[in-house]
Amino acid sequence: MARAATTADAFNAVAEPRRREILDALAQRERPVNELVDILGLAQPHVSRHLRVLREVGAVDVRDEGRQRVYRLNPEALKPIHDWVASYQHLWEERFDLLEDVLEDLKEQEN
Amino acid sequence: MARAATTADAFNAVAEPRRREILDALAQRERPVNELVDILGLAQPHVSRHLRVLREVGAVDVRDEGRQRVYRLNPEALKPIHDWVASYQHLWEERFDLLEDVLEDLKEQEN
DNA sequence: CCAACGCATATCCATATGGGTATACAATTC
DNA sequence: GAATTGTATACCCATATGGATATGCGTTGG
Repeated sequence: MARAATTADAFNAVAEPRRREILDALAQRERPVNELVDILGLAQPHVSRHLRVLREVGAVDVRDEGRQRVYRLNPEALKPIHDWVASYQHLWEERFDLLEDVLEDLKEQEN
Repeated sequence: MARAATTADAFNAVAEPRRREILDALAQRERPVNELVDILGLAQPHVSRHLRVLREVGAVDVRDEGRQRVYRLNPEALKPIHDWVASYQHLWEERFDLLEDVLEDLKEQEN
């Protein structure tokens, strides 16, 4: 088997930096394709393809508005990712606390 | 250009479900390769390759112990992912609140 | 010291990605 | 209705993924 499709799930879709940029731009407000083209500095076909991937994993919705297609963020699609990493958060925070303890000890030894 | 390397960053490394499984297993405790092979039910070479990817993005550390190689989770590597998705969390929570408001209104209209 | 063990690496293959570029198509404007 | 605008799609290509399998290599046990 080859690598999982980018459309397999949100994890794969979001692994591409350009697609994260798109989501970041849409987090501010909904936008037509051309606006995203300007923001990303990519060719329009590429942006359309990235948007297709994001659509397929449900990370964005589209709406026709005259001859424009307005894309809007669908944040819930990112929840699975958040849920997964969040379970690791306490682990690095614990480590950080440990480090703080060590530094505290060193400080006391100085005095 | 082709797709970004899986070793490009944590986002790409973690897009592969098997690698998330490995991290999940290491979140409990450090483990030698064979233990991960048993847990994942994958061939040993594949596990070793996945571990290599995780090493390259700094998500795991290795330690030689006799003829075993013990892998340990390095949770900080996941922080960038957490930071990125966390900034979206309030967006889906807001939507959820809105939904709750609507349901509340509907309930009142019933009475 | 030789066999068995634990793991990493090399090679082969099918797949599809993402960039480039050309083009199709629908909506609008003149 | 012809020209223009806004997007999507099709095609070509280089790349490297992930699975399969064989093999190399250091460590330990008999």
